[in-house]
Amino acid sequence: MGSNLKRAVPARTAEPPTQSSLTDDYSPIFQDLARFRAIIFDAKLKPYDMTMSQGFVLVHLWRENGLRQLDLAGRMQVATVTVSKLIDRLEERGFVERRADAKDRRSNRVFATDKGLAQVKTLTKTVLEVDKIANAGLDPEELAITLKVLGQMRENLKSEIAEK
Amino acid sequence: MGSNLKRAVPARTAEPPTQSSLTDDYSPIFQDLARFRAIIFDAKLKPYDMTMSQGFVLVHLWRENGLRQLDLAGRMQVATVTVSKLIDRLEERGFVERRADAKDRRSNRVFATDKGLAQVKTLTKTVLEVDKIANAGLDPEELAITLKVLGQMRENLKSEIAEK
DNA sequence: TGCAAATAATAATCAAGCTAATTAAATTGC
DNA sequence: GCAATTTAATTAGCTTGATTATTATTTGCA
Repeated sequence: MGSNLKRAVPARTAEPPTQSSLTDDYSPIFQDLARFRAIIFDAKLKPYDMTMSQGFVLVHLWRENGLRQLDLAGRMQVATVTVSKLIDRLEERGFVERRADAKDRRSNRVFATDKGLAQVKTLTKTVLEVDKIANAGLDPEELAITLKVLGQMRENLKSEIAEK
Repeated sequence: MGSNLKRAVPARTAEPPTQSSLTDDYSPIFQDLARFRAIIFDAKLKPYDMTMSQGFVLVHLWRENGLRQLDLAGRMQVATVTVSKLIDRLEERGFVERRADAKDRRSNRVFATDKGLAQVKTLTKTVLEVDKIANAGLDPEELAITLKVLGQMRENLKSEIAEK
């Protein structure tokens, strides 16, 4: 494949089987969904001076305030350095505070402020708004199956990554 | 919500309804799936000196070589500036060439080289490998439903964004 | 006890998205 | 036919990811 530079109709010899994420438009659907959701999400959150990712940090602190950055990284399945920078931006805006851990001075304890905790309601409301847009016209039963399947996919991918 | 800073067990008053993407772990599943897939994808592509996003550019040029950057942006549903930088990196590696359009000197025509076209096979193979990992143990019928539903979601989100 | 290894956070660097502003070229309208 | 607008690409600068390397601190073992 690929020897003929001028091709009016694509060569279909490499056609993927059905049930692949590589759909007819040759566009990575999981990436598209994440990106489109983030665009809508961040547009809705703009008046609140917060991004989607920052908002999810606050959700975790709302569940349990005073987590170490490493704990946050674990819960969010993200590298510690990513947490570090998210916390920088949240701290600039007064949504969280770093406090040194008395028992282990290598660690920071991260506390959401009242101002930060108040953002959580906005975040969860926005999740529902974006879901409403994304799920418009879908069959509820098929949607339920989809969410279940996506959860299984996440587990599959996560364990693959965990194996290093 | 959020007035009590010290909370052992999370307040559940803001519990979302079922059928929301905000699952029990309060983690954005669509973002996770895209990120995990990209991590595995790029690890598999590393020996080929290509990233997932760069690979998809090549797939579009394999379907129709000599597209303008604007055409690529349209097909990939991405901003023109994103294409510009992807092309920069692909051109550095000798996978594509920019050629000025004779009829409209504002435009570049982007041509995948033979070297670039040869990468497409690797890319499509890798899509299948990642899918195999992600889809392990899934019910084929439920998977088919999921892919259909995800396609509908993408359309819903795309039209929301198109409305500006 | 004291030193080597492990751990928590950050710095530096890169990729891939975005928006906004700029430049150059083509098109449109009066 | 020239001025104003539109269009294609790029530059600049931001966010969120990643890896790799560094620093400071703690822990574990001989």
